[in-house]
Amino acid sequence: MITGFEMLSMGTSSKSRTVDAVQISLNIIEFLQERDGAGITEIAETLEYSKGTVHSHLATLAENEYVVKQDGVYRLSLRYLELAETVKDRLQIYDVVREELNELAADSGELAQFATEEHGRAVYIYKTGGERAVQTASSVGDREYLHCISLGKAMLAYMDEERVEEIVEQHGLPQYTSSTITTREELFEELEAVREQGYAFDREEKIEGLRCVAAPVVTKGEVVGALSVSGPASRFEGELYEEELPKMVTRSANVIEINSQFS
Amino acid sequence: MITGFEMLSMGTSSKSRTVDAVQISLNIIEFLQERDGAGITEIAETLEYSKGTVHSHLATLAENEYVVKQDGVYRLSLRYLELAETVKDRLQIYDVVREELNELAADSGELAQFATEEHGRAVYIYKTGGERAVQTASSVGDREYLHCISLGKAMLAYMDEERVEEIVEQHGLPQYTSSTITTREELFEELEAVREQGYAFDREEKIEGLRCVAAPVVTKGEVVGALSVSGPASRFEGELYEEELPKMVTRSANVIEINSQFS
DNA sequence: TTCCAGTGTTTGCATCAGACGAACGACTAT
DNA sequence: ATAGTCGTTCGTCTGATGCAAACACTGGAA
Repeated sequence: MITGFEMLSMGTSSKSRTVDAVQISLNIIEFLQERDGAGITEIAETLEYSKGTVHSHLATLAENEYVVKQDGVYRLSLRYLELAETVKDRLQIYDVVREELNELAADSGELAQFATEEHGRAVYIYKTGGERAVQTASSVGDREYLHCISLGKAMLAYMDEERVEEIVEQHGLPQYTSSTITTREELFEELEAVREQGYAFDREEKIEGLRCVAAPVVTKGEVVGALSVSGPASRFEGELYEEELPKMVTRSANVIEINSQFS
Repeated sequence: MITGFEMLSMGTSSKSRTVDAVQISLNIIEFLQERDGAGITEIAETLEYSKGTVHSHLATLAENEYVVKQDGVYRLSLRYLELAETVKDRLQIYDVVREELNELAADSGELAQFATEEHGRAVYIYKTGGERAVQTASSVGDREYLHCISLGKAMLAYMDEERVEEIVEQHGLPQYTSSTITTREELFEELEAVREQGYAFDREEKIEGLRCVAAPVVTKGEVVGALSVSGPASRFEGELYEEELPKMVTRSANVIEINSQFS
């Protein structure tokens, strides 16, 4: 059951003044992200703007090389590669994370991932597969709610309680499987447990049959992200799941914490 | 039959109507790309907009999660990782390129790169270093003029002549070293040579001391990009530079061409 | 404490930017 | 030819938007 904490209370709706014209362009970009290559008419009809409007927006975006027209259709340009690169460079820990996760994936043979929090959700930053790693749908840049994955719970456990409240209010606690945490009380209990042991489990709370173990990465008292190992329930059980993997992820998290202080 | 090249774009951008408000937001994004983390006042003063204007634009961008406010400053968000990922996914050849370049880098021990053309410039898509690979400044997403690098000349050689003219008109032929091609005549001669031998050299035309060999990747009669190997002039000479490396890059290009037909 | 100088934020207002929609030209298919 | 696409251009009118000025915080210094 879903107990709706409606947004009518929070300041999320206390919006500043925004720019409609920019919103239109962003909608167009978002549309182009979903459909690969679209014409003006198609965009105009779907988003319900006039063709003239769409045309002038695309002209602006094209002039700045955010979109490109080829074969008569508009697509997102390679500009975003550049932007992604600068964003990555600013995550000073990126290189350290990459190195350590590769090792973790090799040691465990499973899928290793790193994520950080933004706008109240987890954003996958890097993933690398061991030999027999599961193929999940998640890829770099994807967002996920925090309460239902090990990475998310690891991060929540080390954030201010009021920030946690804020996030829960903003996104709610959507249910994915029968094991998903859906109430505040459960969540705070779980976070307390995470703090005690230093790592978090995902016991098929997001995807049936998929289990994970995650540890937070904390520098200067602030959680900067978390890393996890994921695998099928058939392999993730007993001592491996309860003890060995937790040990591995916390060790890796420590390595990152230490190495990231010198960069 | 594709006959419709109606782009009378005449080098100087034929001015369609554009949206000023969007331009402002894009300027802000570009500014944030250069400086990591900026405040409203700083942005407003540099770009010469009023604080109120900047505020409402940032509010719009933040609402759509293109920027994020943390520690009192605005930064580009991780959203661009997601966008970059979808852009990459649409380059159907990306995975093939990655695999083949890794092999090429391992075989040669040198830096291997792949680039494609957009807006008349080369955009680096992937780079991977062999053991003793040079450390160049270029990274994924960077743009470069076509006439002064081997990747660029390889691509130009297999484009329509009128497209080449257009690009030259748009970007000119800036000089970087004493070896840089700076005249139309030289360029077209060089491209003819490239077509004859099937690969292109960079004889320290962009950076003193750096040499490259590149081969174009052509599918269905259209050039989709090019790959190159780069190294110091001290190692890139004699038979290796003139024969072996050309053989390797053309072979790799062929592998990519063949494999990309089944994806 | 009080003051200041620096932020970010809000708001009223006048203006012109921009969304609309219709007309046009280019193309394709029938 | 004809009809139906598509993208592009342009005049028009309205309300969005940029500006400036006032407002609200903050932190530091006296």
